[in-house]
Amino acid sequence: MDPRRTPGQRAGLTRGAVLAGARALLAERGLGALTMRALAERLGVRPNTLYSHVADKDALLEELVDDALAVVPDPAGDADWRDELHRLMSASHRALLAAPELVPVTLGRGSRGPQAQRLGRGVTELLARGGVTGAPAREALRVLVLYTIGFAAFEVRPGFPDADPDERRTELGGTYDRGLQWLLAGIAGGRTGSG
Amino acid sequence: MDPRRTPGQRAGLTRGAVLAGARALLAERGLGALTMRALAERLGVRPNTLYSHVADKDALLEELVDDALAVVPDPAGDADWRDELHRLMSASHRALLAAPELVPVTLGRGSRGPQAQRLGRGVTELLARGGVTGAPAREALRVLVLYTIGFAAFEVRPGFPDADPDERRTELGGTYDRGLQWLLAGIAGGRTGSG
DNA sequence: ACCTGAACACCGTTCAAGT
DNA sequence: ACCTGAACACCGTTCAAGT
Repeated sequence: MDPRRTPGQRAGLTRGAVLAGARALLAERGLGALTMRALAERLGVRPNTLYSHVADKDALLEELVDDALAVVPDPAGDADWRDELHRLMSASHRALLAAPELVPVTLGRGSRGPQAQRLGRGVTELLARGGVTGAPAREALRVLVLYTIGFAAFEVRPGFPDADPDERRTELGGTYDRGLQWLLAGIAGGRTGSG
Repeated sequence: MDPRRTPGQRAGLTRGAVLAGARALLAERGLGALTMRALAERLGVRPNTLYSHVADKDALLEELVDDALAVVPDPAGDADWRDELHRLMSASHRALLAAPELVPVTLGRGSRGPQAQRLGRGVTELLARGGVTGAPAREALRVLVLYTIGFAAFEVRPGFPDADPDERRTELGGTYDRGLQWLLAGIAGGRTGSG
């Protein structure tokens, strides 16, 4: 609220502290509560101070989204490409659910950050290992990624009136994997021209 | 800007006019420009006047999203269930792309409106015609819907760095259908227990 | 019932000034 | 380089008052 600081005095704020504060605010009070002003107050600083560490709110969100994918591993070199693809996408799915408030943001922008690019390279590498390259590979990558993000978005904010809420929670976990299997089967089958 | 109206005088505004104005504003200037105040100005009315016709901004967006699905047909009674399912989801996909600015909103809430429910019933009916009922049907519905919305979101705001922009536009149209075919094949195959 | 006037409690961001 | 003070140009929404 009141920084008790006169112009020229430092607060010792770092870019990392700003991001950490944003993550905490997001987890505790949700996306709607993540405002530059609220974040500043939490950090004991004036709102405009944040602009010394972050370009703007958009850049902050973009980085938060990308960071969420940091826990997704790189593909293992020895495993079956299809199993590994499943593992990678499933890990991405879980990573998104770990920061549910960010999922809508993810969709809104598409995440071109370094982590998203790393994930893209991993998927592309596995597809190539399975003989899927070029345009079909880009097709497959796109389908897998948007399926994963899209599904996470629906899990976060369930909207389609299809089941009673009791069943929903138990069903939901397996449903993602099921659809992912269908897609992987289609991708693998497409190699021999069955599309 | 200046309504030239004193308290008590009517502007002749209707709920329909408010929605139409919102749609126009959305199409012309984008989601960011769709504010209650801008909408009011466009309608020649004070901002708070809108609250005589709409509960709040959230309700307005919700209705806009749902209305966008009105062009999706009901399933035809005589066609093959899988073809018809493809037709229905493809029409939904196109309907969303016709109002690209609304797609992020769609994801954010999940659309429980009458049109979304009608679509849900149509899909469920077709699945039943193919012998898919109960929990697997709900699974399939969920996968199809989120795939469709998720894909639309990615088309609207391309983010994944995978191809040069020239190819992208030509590839994009077919990619949705391709993934949809994979999913439908998986759903149909799942009937006989190949999951 | 529909509309205005005025206000409340916010936003993100910029600019000048201090050290 | 990092921070404050002050301000700009906005938001969505509510409440009382007019006809």
